[in-house]
Parts: sequence; C-alpha cells; structure tokens
Amino acid sequence: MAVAVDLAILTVRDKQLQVLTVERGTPPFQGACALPGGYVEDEDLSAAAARELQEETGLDADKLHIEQFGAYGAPDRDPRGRVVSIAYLALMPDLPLPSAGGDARSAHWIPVGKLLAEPERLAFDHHQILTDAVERARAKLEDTTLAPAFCPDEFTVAELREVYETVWGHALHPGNFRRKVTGAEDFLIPTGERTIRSGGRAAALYRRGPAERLIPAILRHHSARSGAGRSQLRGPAR
Amino acid sequence: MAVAVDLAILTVRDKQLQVLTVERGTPPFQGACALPGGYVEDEDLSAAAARELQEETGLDADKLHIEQFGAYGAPDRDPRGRVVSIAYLALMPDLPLPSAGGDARSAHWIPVGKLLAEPERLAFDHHQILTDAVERARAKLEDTTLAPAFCPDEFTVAELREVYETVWGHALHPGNFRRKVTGAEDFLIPTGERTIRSGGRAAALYRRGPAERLIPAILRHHSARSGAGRSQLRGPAR
DNA sequence: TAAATAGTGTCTCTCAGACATTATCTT
DNA sequence: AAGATAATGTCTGAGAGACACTATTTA
Repeated sequence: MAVAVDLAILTVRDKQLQVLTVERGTPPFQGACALPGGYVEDEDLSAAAARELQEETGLDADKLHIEQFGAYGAPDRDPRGRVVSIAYLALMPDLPLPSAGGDARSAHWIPVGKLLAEPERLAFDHHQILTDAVERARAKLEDTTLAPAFCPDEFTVAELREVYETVWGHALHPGNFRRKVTGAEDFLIPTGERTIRSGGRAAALYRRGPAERLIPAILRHHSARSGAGRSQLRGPAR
Repeated sequence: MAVAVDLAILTVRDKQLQVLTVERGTPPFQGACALPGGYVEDEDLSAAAARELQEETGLDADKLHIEQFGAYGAPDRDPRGRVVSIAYLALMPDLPLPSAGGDARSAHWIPVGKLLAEPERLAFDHHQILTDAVERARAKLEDTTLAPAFCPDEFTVAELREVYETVWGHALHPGNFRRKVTGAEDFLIPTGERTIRSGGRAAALYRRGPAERLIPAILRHHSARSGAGRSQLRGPAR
C-alpha cells in the first residue's frame, strides 16, 4: 500500500484566495489540475511534505506555516492502485515563486472559488481535499494567530483585514476589526514605521507577535445574535 | 509501506477521563499498553476504524462519535517496519462493553491522567497519539455539541457538566453552566421527564439536539479576563 | 480644496463570572 | 426540620456590532 502526501498551498493574491496546482501531463486525469504531492520515502510525513513543498515551489518549509489536516484513503481514489494520502495545508504570502525547483514544470495559482465550482477540474479526490483545506484555513483564522502567514513580514492592519475578508469571503467592519486585532494580546507588534500603500493617510506597520491563540477570537459569523447598535427603534416619542 | 488505524476511545467513568487500551501479548513492547488498532484492508480508512472499533468493543461505529484526527508516520515508530498510522478519536458513554468481540482479550479502561503521566506505559508513539486525541477532545467540547456523546441518550444538566469538568480537569460554576447550555440553540431538548440520581431535587432530563456547533461557545479558560463580579471594592464609603 | 484611507470614540446589546435566592426532593 | 441538589435571578464588566467623528496623506 503506497503512502503519499498532498499539499494545499494557499495564498491571497489579487483579492482572491488561490491555490497552487500542477497540471497533470500523464494519465490518469491527464490535462486536469492536481494538488502538488508525491510518495513518502524513508522520512517522516512532515519531512515528505516539506520536501515536496521545496520541489514544487522552491520555498523552505520552515519559513512558512505548514500543518497536517487529514488523511484520505478510499480504495478507489487512485485508479492506478491503493494510495493513502496525507494532506497538508500551507499558507504563504503572495511571493513570486522561485520556480527554480526542477519540478516546477507547470505550477499555477488558481482561484479557489473557481476550482471549487468545477469539481471536474481537479484530479483524484483533490476536490474534497481542497474543500477540507479551505474550511480548515477559515476556521483557524478565527481563533489562532495564523492570518499573518498570508502577509509579508511587515503589514498594515488594512492588509491583514483583506486577508480575513478574502478567506472568509465577506467584508468586515474596518473600525471594529482594528480594535480587535490591536487589542488581542501579543498578536501584532507595531514596528513604529508607517507606509503608504494607497491614496490616503499613511498606515502603521506591524509584525506578527508571539501569541499562537487569538484571545478573544474573531468570529466569522455574526452568530445569529440579534445585533446590537442602533437598529432598535428608539425615536423620540410616537 | 503498511497503513494502520489506531483508536483513542475515550469515556468518562468514575469522574475520570478514561481510554480503552489493550495489553500487548507479543513483542515489541510486550506487556505494555497500546491503543487498539490494526492494518487497513481493502476498505476506506473510516471503515477500517469502524471495523476495529467493532472488533475491540463490540460496538457499532454509527452509534457513537468517531472522527479522524491525525496521521503518524515517523520511520522508526514501529521497530518491525514502516507503518503509517491514521488515528481516530471515539467518544462513548460509560457502557458495559459487550466484550463479545472475539478480540476483546485484554481491553481495559485506564484513566488518561495516569497514562499521560507515565509515558513508558504506552507502546510505540501511542503516548503522543493519546496526547493529541485528548487535546482534540478538549478543544471540541468548547465549540461543538459533542459533549453528549459521553452521556447516555437521556441525561441531566449536572451529568453534562460533569463531562465538561472531567474532560477539562476543573470545576465549572453550576448556575452559569446551566444558563449557557440551556441557552444555546438546539443543543439540548428537554424530554419533560425528571429523575433523581442523587439526594436532592429531581433534575430535568434532556436529549441532545440537532445543532452541531455550540453558539455561543463555552470557553475552557477564563481567557485571562480580569474577571467581573464583585471583586472590585465598592464598599459603602471609606 | 476634495477625496481617500487611517484611526478613535461612543452607544447599546449580549455574554460571562460571581454571587444570592428560591424550589424540590430525600432522610 | 435539615441537608442536598436543581433551577432562577441579579449585578457588573468585557466584548462586539453599528456608526459618528477626527487625523493624515495624495491629487
């Protein structure tokens, strides 16, 4: 029984959540997209994932976030024979891929939304794997300090907010978002510098802090709370 | 390369979180405890886990909660050869094990605390697997409706609270706990009946509701909040 | 100046912790 | 009645959504 690793490498690019795919040059699923991956050799699973990451992107695994999130082993998931695949999720900023890796033949960034809407475009059970990877990423933004993994070393609050908005797929309130992320302990460390990334007031730059858990968490859904604020009608008499 | 499944089957028993272990009768690790498990055959991974569960406990997998939580594949984790193991977490009420399963030779419930304190008692890397399983269970009680999986079909709020207290390892405030679990939508459904399980007023019985996510969540840690209540000194003048 | 974005302040509702109190059951 | 447990109520502070407002930069 063969054991492989598959990687869902995500980034935020052009205001879209995108995933790195390779085009399959040989059957089965010739011409389709697939998540990068390969067989596990005489090494630990995480080492296999790091090696594949290096081969596909030329990037060093300990420079970005990478974590295991599932194992897939349906008997017929690979028509060539029994393969159990351990799936890894990697998050990275929108860097130009070194593409030096000899294996970087045909790596492309593709918007996740497009891929999930067309289940046929992904080989094997990679549609399911990608679905699970995206859900994992969305959930982890809520209560961990993972979001800066999508940003360069130094970033603004607005850039961080764009990460959340892109991954979750809906807009967040700028003022409240700032209050929360700057209030969470050890999440963001101000560098003291400012920058102008777009027309408007210069924004402060931050670096990610040492915290791993986000306390308090930032919830995706408005959790069916009736909402506060001024929605109640409290006009002057009636 | 062999692929196996290992099961961390947890229950709450005698006010302790306990795990089902089997005693190893043959080398390696002869005489040590191990998590039940076995090789994956011509079946899906979840089917292999369900089969092992059936063999070890005589219980049906679709009657209790079971979920995959990790894959372990260090090259030297099994001295007999390369084995990658997919780990599953199962939660069940404190039932008498049918033990009809022919394989139930030497299954024992052992308190998790005791096992985690003595890393040598568990074979292979099962100490690590159990550690991860327990952490997963603790985390899932926070924001999912999983806790009733540890209870019989009908249960009282106090029994549910005992589950939380046992898994998390600390006491919870009875009044506040009740307010939260009965307030969470679709979490608990009152059966209308009452029962007396201990000296005192009869308690209402509940059944688990259809919700999967617990909203709002119940947090383990007091999240370093300064705490509210009457701790402020507000005595009458001074 | 206007336009645009960064950042702060405030109001109100909800939630959680810390009690206090009432209700119901057994002995 | 006493003791025990179940269930409810209240006060307070923290956090979140909504929104108004101020600050700083470019065009």
